[in-house]
Amino acid sequence: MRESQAAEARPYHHGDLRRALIDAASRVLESEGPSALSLRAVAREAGVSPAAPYHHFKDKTELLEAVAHEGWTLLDAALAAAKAKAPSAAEAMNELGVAYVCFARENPALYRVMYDTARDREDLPDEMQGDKDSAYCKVRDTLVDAGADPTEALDIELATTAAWCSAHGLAEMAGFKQFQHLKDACGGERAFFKAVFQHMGLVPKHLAD
Amino acid sequence: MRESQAAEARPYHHGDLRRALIDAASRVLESEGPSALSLRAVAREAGVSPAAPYHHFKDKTELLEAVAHEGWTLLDAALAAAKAKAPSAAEAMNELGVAYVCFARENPALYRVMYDTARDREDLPDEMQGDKDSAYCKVRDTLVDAGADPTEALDIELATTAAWCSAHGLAEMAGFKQFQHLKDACGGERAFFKAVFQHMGLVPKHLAD
DNA sequence: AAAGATATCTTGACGACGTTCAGATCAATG
DNA sequence: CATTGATCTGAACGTCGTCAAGATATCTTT
Repeated sequence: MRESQAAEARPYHHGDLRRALIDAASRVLESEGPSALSLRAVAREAGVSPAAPYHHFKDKTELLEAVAHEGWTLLDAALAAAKAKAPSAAEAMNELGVAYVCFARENPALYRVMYDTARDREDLPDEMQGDKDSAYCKVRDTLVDAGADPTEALDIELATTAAWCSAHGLAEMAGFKQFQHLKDACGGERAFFKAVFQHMGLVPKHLAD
Repeated sequence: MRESQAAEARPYHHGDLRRALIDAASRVLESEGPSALSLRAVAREAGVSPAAPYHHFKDKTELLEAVAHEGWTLLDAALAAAKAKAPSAAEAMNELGVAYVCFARENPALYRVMYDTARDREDLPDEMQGDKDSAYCKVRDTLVDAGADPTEALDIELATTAAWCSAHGLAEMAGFKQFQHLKDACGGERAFFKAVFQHMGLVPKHLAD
């Protein structure tokens, strides 16, 4: 779970190049976009030679996966915060959805790396669906709290999947120009997200506010 | 002179290299995947020099957009066929959704190119939302036929957007390994898609079968 | 039919990329 | 203090996107 954090686990040559490379990659990603995220650019940003990363990552892919890992952790934190501040379970589902899409909108390049690597492996990372308090379980538990029948196991899994897919779909499309007039009509982006979620089966309709 | 296919609009040097390049790109995409789709590989597949494509496309991006255009046309046809064979308007929404996701599953590389180019431009292509019988309008009309109030213009737009985003989200996630056990539990992939759609707000619940 | 204009394609080159490998450098161990 | 092994550099290879210059085929004009 917890990788090296402070500069004491890896008192190596550079200090902690692995960490430095991930940070450099995030910096390049944010300032130059996903298309500029080359291994050489990351090495340049970190101040090392183009071959240096290969002592910490097998591949460019492996570096991207580390960056994505960082992203899933951030997303998880954002969802946890959203769930914590929701007044009711029914509203928590909407809050989760809005927080999810907002995260994607605020970190578009990172979000893209997260799902690009996932699709390449046809596999979602463990942070999302692995242990007890993964993001997936967070959504599922919220659904149960909102009134879903906990004895209908398959149904709950399907509803959780539906919610996740819906949020992901909106997250990927939210940036398209075509939706600008809808955002305006709704009175802002967040309001637009909320409105779209109202039309998705996120939570049983009679529970929605 | 040998004619490759029904092309009289461009009796040029090669016959119709533009068309040949798009076809070659589709072939490469299908057999080698999106990561192998380089301009040079396409030119190789078409039997021309690496610089030849630049007389028909400004960019690699422009070639990819042409390939994507092809994809949107195919998707549109698939949706039209699904809508045509649906017995009722309410079922038509489910049929549309399933057809959409099945298309993405059967042409994963193409589907990825379609949305990658769209996201790069932050713009969906005209084929999807442009004129009267675009795919977007097809979904919206189906919604109205299924009982949505046609006087609530904003609501209908939002519902259409919600449906599209939901379908796209499921289409992108459908390949993930995590969902295999759900597909098995539902008795196949199509059944899984239908079941997930049941949990999305695709169509007013009282109308769903 | 000849000739000039124009569109198409090839050749060759440039810089950037991912990756590898031999060698240099530095931290820790015995 | 010498050895070892991990860490980093430098140079190289093949591939990529792209461009400029030249060759070649088609179209137009006479």
